[in-house]
Amino acid sequence: MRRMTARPANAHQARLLKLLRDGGPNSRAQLGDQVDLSRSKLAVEVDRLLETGLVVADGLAASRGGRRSHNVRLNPHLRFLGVDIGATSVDVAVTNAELEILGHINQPMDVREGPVAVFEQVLSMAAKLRASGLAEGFDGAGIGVPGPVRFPEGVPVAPPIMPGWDGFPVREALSQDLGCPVMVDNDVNLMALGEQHAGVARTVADFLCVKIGTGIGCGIVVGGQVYRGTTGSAGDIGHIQAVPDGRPCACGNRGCLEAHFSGAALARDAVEAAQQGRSAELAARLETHGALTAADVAAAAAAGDATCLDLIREGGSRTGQVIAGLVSFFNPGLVVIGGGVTGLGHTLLAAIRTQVYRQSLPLATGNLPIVLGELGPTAGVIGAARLISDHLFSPA
Amino acid sequence: MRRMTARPANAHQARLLKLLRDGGPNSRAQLGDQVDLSRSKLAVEVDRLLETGLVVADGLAASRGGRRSHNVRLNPHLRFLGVDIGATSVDVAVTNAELEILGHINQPMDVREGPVAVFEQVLSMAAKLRASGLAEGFDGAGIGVPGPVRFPEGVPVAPPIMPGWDGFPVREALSQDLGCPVMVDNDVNLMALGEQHAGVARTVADFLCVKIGTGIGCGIVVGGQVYRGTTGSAGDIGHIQAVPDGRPCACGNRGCLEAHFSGAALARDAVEAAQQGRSAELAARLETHGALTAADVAAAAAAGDATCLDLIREGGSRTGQVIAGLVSFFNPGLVVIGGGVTGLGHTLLAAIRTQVYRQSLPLATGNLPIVLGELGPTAGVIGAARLISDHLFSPA
DNA sequence: GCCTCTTTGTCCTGGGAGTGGAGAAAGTTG
DNA sequence: CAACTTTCTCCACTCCCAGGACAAAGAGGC
Repeated sequence: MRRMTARPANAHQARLLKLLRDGGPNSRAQLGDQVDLSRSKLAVEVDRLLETGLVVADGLAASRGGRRSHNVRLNPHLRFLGVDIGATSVDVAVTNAELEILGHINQPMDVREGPVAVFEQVLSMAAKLRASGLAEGFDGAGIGVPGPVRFPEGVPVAPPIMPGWDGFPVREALSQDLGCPVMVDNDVNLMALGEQHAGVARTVADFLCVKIGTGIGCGIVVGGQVYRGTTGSAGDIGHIQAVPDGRPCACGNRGCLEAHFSGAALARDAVEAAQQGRSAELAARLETHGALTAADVAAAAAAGDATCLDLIREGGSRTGQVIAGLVSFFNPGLVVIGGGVTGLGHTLLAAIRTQVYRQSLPLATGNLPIVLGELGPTAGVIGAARLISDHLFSPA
Repeated sequence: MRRMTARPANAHQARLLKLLRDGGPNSRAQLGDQVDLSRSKLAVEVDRLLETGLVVADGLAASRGGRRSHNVRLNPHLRFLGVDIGATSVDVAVTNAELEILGHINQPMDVREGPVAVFEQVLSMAAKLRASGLAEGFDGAGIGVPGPVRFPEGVPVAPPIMPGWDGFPVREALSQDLGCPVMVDNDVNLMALGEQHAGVARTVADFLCVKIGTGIGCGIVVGGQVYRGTTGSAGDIGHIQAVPDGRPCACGNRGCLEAHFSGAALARDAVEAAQQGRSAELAARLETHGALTAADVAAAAAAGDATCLDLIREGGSRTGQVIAGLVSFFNPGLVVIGGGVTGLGHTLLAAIRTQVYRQSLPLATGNLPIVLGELGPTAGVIGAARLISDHLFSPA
């Protein structure tokens, strides 16, 4: 099938496409209620969208008390690819134009193997999804990488945990390989976009999305838009000092948040606790698996292991301390906690909340929900699809 | 004189007004180079602005190689009032429509005397400026207060250092008294606006403006727009924890930045040093004045007093630590340091820079200037004038 | 089944806004 | 003084679009 290459010709069409994306099939009349256009003008724009093929007719709507309206919807053959490259695994998903996930694969993968190896795997995962009949091709792809990105060009810049990716033309390369438009962003920003589109942050204009995985990052949304900073490194909170003269960090400083609490740090702490005999549960798991991860700590904590609960509480407290500072500074309307470590659940959340509500001023915390992300591992890929759809559904 | 009450009728006119405000008198042809309008359309819009009286003819421009063009400029009789209410003093200034300061008064005043007493003084200062022939009336006023503001309504909310101001309808009241439109904002935001309009931040889209005065606050500019947060308390960094288990703070916590370094904290430290005999210079000054302020510390430091230099270095270091966190998070293109304590000058700046450059990652600090504000005490009043002009030069 | 009312969709016309050309006015340069 | 530039005004033509009229399609009451 020939892929759609059309783009909206003007802001009105872009608006309509986004309404159809976010609200699903809609009648012309309903669309008319949401945009400020005369019936004639609306009809013209919808007709033009039908001509481009981006939008198709979709039968009759239910009556609202009179003549039934003709529904329109985004072309059901449109497919977006959402890719979320983490430090230790890759998520690839296919969505339709309404950003519903049709298929989703996760595979372990070390990002340090470099862009060539990673993309080979991503492409084979995409091919597998295509082969399973979910898509005949892709109309666009969004991709998230675990490091700062020069956004307009779609190129990673000086990513600490991705040696070999610095300056690699991700957007360009993937666009060639997939034969469709591609947008690249930081994985944390995509998680924020995902939670904004389909998760807990749907109605909030200004919020923070803290992702605790192998590292720690923070997506910043200002006025509904992702804020990326001057060089694309905004939200890089893993290296904020959480403990004066604390543990040495890979970045060369001491006491960075990431050195004290993150997937990697937690695993280290768990191994130490097991070896020192502070936790029978962890020792047993270390014995069986040969290694420990945050998931082991979560399981042990769920089983009531005191040492693990302490580890989580302490980490949550450190994280909460940093978030408290950010809340004072940024005064968000919502804080979302996500990433691999969310398996630690409410113990973690409680520790974070305690610290934030204690340290920040009432005016900032008064009506501030601090919640876990709703979407889990799909937040990233949904955000990726959202990123490319925002791009494609904007006037060229 | 009857005041101007006209507002631009559309975005084009608003654009033109702002060009004339920021660029001074301009010919039609020059304006045409800067906006994307046909000659006819431009002429129509300029004519309409002339009709409203907001804009007046201003003679002939220099030739650019052909027929000389007719200049237009903002009505030279337009007057804005800029008011900057600090914790311990008030600045009031008159500007023309191009936001040039025509007259500026500063008077000591304790904000804790409450809104009624403060406004009485502000009005008398405004009257004095008017009486000196600088203005026959005001077309708009901007006012900054040292605490969070619910911006749309222009009402302070839960301001810690301004008991008695909570919920006081500042905008409404002042608008009545002055008989002109009024906008209210946090003083730090206005400083940021001022530095953006006429100071060091003219060309930067995303920057932070840290004001160290009696308290500590931070103006946040995102994409050229001041960011105020969900409840108007964004930038309230004075109560971020800088020292774990540090000094008790008025807010109830310990170790807040403001408790360790601010005009007030510095004065306290200075008195203590004088009494403990650690600084002969300060002791002498305490003897003569009966009290010490940040200015005394600055003077003593300039004279080479080691204790004072240490105080400044330590405070700068604490501040730098907090700013380092903000830089990692926000990735600004510029950090401006301003407020009363800037008298401490380069000793302070050096301490801050050292800490930020050491603690934040290279990608964020690589090209990050950290500089003192250019405008000093006029930043606030210029920002105030800018605030109201932005409001009045927008379509109604 | 029929009549009336409501909603939706299409067509058409009148008005208004804006583009861009023609040409006059005002200056510069050699 | 002639040729070229720039600015400004005027005007005709185009394009867009709002909103009314009307047709189509359905709901509901009797």
